[in-house]
Amino acid sequence: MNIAARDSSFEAPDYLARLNDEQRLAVVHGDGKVAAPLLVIAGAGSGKTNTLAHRVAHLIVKGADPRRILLMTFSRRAAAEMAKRVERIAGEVLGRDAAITTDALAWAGTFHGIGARLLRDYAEQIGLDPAFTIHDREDSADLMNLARHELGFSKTESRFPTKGTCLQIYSRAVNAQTPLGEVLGSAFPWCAAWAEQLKELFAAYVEAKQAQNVLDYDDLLLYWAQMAAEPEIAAHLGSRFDHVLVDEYQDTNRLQASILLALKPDGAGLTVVGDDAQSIYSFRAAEVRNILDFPKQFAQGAEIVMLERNYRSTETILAAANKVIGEASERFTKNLWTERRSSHKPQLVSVRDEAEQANYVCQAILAEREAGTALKAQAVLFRASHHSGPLEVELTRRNIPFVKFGGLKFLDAAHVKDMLAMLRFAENPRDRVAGFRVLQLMPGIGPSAAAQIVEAMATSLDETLGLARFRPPQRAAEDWPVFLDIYSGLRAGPKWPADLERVRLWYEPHMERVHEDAATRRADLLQLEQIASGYPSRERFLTELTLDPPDATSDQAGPPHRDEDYLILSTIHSAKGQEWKNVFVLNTVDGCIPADLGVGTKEDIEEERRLLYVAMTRAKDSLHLVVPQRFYPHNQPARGDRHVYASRTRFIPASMLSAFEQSSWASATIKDDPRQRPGVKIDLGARMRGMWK
DNA sequence: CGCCCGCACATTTTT
DNA sequence: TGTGCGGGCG
Repeated sequence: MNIAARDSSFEAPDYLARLNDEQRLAVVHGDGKVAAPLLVIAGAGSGKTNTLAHRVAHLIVKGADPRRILLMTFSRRAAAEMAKRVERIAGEVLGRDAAITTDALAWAGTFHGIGARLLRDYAEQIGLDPAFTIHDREDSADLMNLARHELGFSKTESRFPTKGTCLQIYSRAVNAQTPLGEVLGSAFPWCAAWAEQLKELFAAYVEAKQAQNVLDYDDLLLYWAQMAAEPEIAAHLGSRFDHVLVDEYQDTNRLQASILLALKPDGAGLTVVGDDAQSIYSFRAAEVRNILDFPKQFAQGAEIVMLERNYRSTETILAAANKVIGEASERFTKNLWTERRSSHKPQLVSVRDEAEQANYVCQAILAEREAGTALKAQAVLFRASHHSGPLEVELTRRNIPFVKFGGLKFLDAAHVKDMLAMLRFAENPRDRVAGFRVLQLMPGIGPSAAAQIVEAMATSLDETLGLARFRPPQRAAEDWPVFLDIYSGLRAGPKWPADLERVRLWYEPHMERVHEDAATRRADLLQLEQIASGYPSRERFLTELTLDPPDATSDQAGPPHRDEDYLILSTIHSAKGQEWKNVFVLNTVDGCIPADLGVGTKEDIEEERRLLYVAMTRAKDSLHLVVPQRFYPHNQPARGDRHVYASRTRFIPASMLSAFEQSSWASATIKDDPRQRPGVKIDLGARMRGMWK
């Protein structure tokens, strides 16, 4: 044994000294060996990500092979962040060469992303064509719709559930591993009468997916779970990874839990981290019981470590958040504590309506920035994506730059989808949803011609040949050969990323014909090319883009420059795991939090409570909950001013008010004050007429 | 068969 | 509010 190994500074390196006792316990559990299952309950702001990163780094430092570590996070962004930290920490101990070691942390990603990779890898064993393409939510809905029409369910006497609802029901049954009848009864009671038809529909949907060699999001997990249910494959899979670590375990569903269990039946080498108080994804069939019951899964139980010291927020913010979550019915976590003292409580601010809310937020944000807090250190959070609408208008008016996370995506734009469909169609000629969409771009080709073509391709042995044999209708005679040429080029010799430009050049005339605002859309396509250049191949680009779409939209055409300052707007869901110095929560009223749509069951309400808790615990120094007194239900025809008198969220009852500082706010300028009107009078109509003379 | 228009409806959160 | 659907026309 060499001397360095016995050196105590090597035994207890700096990176362990930085941690608190509980964190260190979690990090050294098993001391680098394959160990008993570990459950880390990590409260908000308790250094969870840091602890997990340290644990992975510690494993590597102690000799674990990074290529045999499986690390699953909630988003790919989180995975990338984790890998970066691991590299830094391990690098401190192992020196610069560590980069080589940690670059090998190849199996870090989301459940869905890892699933896609494994399925391509084992495709042959499970009778799957490895060239499968992946349908995003909308593609899946389109395919579901196709099946729905073919079965004649779109013309039923009483209304059959919409494609979106059908997909939701299907998805829930799959992810929650629950029979259809039960799903309908508990989550979709209004569709219960259609149980038989839905079953038939889902069978057709599954067959269509298989015939077309496409997988939807759920399939990535379902196929993985099914494949892992085969003992031989399960053993092989399990033996590839010595350590399996899962972040945000409270937001996994039963299907994901079953995958984990199949991978590591006795739990050896398994680490899960999460916070049951932050479970906010039950609409995606996330199952809080996964984390609550984790120790019961194994004969040997599990080591449990609780991280309750909060490093993020001030004591006053934490006190208020603790009160809110204190009313929850069942929890692992005790209350969080901190040493960060503060003299001011979180603010509960009354404003007249949503317009005033926007004014208030702008004003407060600018004041904070004057006081030295960058825009980037401030965030505005809201329950539903469209809640930020009025604020976005006001920010734009005042020239305050912002970036918005959550809600509508770049990829949802029709022109971007057209481009991607073309690429996917080239990647997988059996993908009917893609083909159907692309073919109809050509004038003269509508639903029926497109359907014929796709059908001809499916029944032909060689798809491209089947395509070439098709005789186009007269109106499409000119466009058809051009399309054939491009398409067969994409099929025969893919050139990446140059192909994307070829597709764009082909697509642009069509886009200009269909869309008025072709110029702005063209900018999006150029941005898409920019993104594409970062991926090594067409397949990787398509797969990773559907699994991890760029999630920010900003008021500018492109992403702001790195050194630019901008405000963060985000749904509460997308704010998970993040923190800001200064946080505003919009519409802290009943009807928004909790949303009045989802207040069916007791569990729904509990989840909404946790949502508010998550929002509040994002704040480091100051927190503002804004309560508009009047709230305009968004969809109602705007007859007169049909508003609802909103009341403060039920999660902050009167008994909790002592934890907050209450105030009301009104903008200084009263808009209708006649003294503020300019004194001139002009004849605008005459000017307009003059423009044409 | 394709295109366009009018009507109806449904609206959370995301891999 | 807009989008998605069906029906009717060219």
